[in-house]
Amino acid sequence: MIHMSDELSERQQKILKLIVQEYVHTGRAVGSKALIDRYKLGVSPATVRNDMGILEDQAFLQHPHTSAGRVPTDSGYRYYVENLLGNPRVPMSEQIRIRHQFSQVEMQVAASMKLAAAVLAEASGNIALISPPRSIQETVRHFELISLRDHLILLILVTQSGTVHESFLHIDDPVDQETLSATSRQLNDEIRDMRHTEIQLQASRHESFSALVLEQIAALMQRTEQESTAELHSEGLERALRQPEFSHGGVAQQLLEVLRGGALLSVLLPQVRQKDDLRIFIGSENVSDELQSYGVIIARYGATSEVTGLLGILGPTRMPYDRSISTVRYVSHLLSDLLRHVHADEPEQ
Amino acid sequence: MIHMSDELSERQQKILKLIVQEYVHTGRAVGSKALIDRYKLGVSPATVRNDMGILEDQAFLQHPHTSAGRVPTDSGYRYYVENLLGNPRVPMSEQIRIRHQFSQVEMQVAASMKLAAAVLAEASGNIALISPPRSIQETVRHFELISLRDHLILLILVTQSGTVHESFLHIDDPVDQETLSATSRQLNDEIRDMRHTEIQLQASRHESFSALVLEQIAALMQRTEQESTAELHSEGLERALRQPEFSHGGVAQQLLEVLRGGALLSVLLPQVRQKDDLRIFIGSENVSDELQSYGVIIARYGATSEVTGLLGILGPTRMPYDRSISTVRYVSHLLSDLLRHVHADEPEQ
DNA sequence: AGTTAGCACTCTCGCATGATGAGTGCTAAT
DNA sequence: ATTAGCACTCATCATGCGAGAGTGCTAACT
Repeated sequence: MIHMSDELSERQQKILKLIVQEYVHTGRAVGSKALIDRYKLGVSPATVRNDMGILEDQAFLQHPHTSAGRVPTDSGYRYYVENLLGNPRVPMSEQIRIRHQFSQVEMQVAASMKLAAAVLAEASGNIALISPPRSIQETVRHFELISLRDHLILLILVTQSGTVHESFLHIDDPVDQETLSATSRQLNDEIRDMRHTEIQLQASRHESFSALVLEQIAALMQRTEQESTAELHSEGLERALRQPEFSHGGVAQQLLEVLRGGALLSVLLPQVRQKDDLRIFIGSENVSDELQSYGVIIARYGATSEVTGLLGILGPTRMPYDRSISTVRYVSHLLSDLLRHVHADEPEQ
Repeated sequence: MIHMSDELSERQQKILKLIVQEYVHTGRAVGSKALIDRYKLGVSPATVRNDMGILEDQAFLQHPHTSAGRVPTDSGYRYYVENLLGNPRVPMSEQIRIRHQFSQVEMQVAASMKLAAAVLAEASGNIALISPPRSIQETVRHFELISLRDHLILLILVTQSGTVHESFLHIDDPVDQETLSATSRQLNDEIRDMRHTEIQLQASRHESFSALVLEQIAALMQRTEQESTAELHSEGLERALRQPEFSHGGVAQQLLEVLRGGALLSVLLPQVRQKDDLRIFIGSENVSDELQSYGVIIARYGATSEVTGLLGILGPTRMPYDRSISTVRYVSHLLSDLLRHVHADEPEQ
């Protein structure tokens, strides 16, 4: 009341920082005594209490009850992340370890995704989120027709992002593999780099079998375009559930529901539009209600600004922001490099 | 003590059946009074108690504590499943609904798998397990080489089971698409229906590029053969967690760990070897320790005896065995039909 | 011999009670 | 501005008690 400056003193910042770190570490409200005991501040508990009081006035801290220690508020975490954290980097030893793991899976995109998720989950002890790299407007790169047996053909489609799609095609009159190859060779040239709407159009210029194939391709692309909005994989749930936050029954279920519905992705997608964007949402900063007690760190990775995906970490607001942020950033760059190597024409940097 | 017959009287069977059903339904130990209240047995609570005592002597029932009602033991469930259940069928209305859903996804194998899992989870309120259809010894059906850009080729491989695998191939000297097509045409004829070991052998008869391709194919097949032992998807976890059994914190985590490691599949695999086998493991009947308080119903589906997969339900021992068993059986047949349609040459029955 | 009524007994569950202890906020002294 | 001292608050835990559900046993009944 007396002291209403918006600036925090050096010591207050230090205390806030220590409280956040201590609380993130132990999971229990931290009191003035405990703070003095563990860290060497040159001051008495009473002084710390005064500062804590001020921090509470500024809404960076709160008590659960009158007689418990302090816990950071969402704004407290926010202040910590923005002003007290510097620019955290993944330790060199860790970088080497991670790079080595990536070199193992070489250029396998799907395997790299899994690995990225595993690394993120491991580093943060929380849930890793990842959506595969997709083009905003997928176009055709190549397709093949493979005769499985009479009346049944396997259609394989490779799109701009390098994703492989497959679909079965039923036909009334048998077509042999030679004809299939001939057809696909011709059509491939026609529809290369086309979007599904253009292909739909192109289909109308053909007849019978060719038209059927083109329509199937258009449909397949449209379908995956819709689905790609809902594809968000997660990893590390079982480890995350070890956290005390989640030990209570219903929370696990609620968390699963958040992850499963496509809702999460559609909330996150518009928040990080540009490649290399990295955003942090702490508790109430999340737009969706279910995430009010969670923290989300999310980044967009990608080869070009066309072919991109999302990756990040979801955990309780009480999470190790330093390690989480640095790891998300680092892994996101690694994935971007990898994709650039696969997609773009310039060599990796 | 006086009465030690191994046979259960008509009434005792009826009581056991009702106890199982009531307990499965309510989740709470059932007492003599409650049973009389809900169902019209023509006898008094005391009589029921006597019979309960006998059922307990036979180890079909147990009390949690002296003053609680009875709960079925694992053997109780076993007796129920074997002798009191008849041969449960999925109700016609349900069959129609399910068949209709399947007709929507038509012949898309991947989508059918998902649907099957969803149906199982829905019907039982528990966790659906499903492993994709794989051949024990996968052989090559067809492969394609697609030039993505200089030095980078996409290899697409279709195996006997109809599964599509993809892999990137790095080469030092650029090869144009024409050459790729020519190469693949020739090699396709050579290695059709070969296993990975044979391909490996075949690779040694070729040089440079062709050898590289064949080796990559062999490696890819070998890799997926190993992985297919670990591929078991689950569905419906979040719903299952609503059950009181799972409401306690740590259980959810334990359950996730069981599902995630490939351990579960490798335990289950040898138990159901033949197509259309359906087996039930109740609590302690499970070989693995983590499953001691769960019930598993698992069946093998497949087009032929070569190309098969597993599907089933995992839940607490207290689960609706009637609906679960009938649904597993029904869906398993549906999937088999579907696969037969895609793989085998005879039309679906 | 099987069934039933009656009754004492057991054990869980929920609730109130009280002691403990960590931690605070305030005041006055430094 | 900092600190010591102290009264006060409130979660947590153990304890104790009453209520209720359900049993097991015995003796009477058909």
